[in-house]
Amino acid sequence: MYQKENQNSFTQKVKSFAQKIPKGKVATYGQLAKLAGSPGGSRAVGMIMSKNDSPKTLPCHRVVSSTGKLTGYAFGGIIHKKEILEKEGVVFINKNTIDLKSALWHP
DNA sequence: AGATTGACCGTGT
DNA sequence: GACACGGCCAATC
Repeated sequence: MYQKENQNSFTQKVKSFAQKIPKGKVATYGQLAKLAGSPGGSRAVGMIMSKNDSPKTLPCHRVVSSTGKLTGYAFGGIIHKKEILEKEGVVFINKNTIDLKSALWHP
């Protein structure tokens, strides 16, 4: 029995989870890394986002740092990212910081 | 194959 | 609360 897991690749898993993030919610890099199987692979997650294929297949705009601070966005920059999140219904406590207290995704 | 990078995280001061 | 340092992981040069 070839029990080859479908998404064995760390990258594949991260992408899948990123798509599972509901609208109006956000997840942290560390959170995705942990779900993907690497609790400390937060940096690797960030690299995947930077090399992402398309914003439609990978809602990387719903991924923020553990402090809720918005970090890079390969499709228009932080400015655009903030616009999208705000449109999704995410609450911002600062210019580039979101309220994880209410916007953090609960897997 | 080895070294460096990168959209990070946690802890200490 | 802000700044500095080290550690971890995967992709890329």
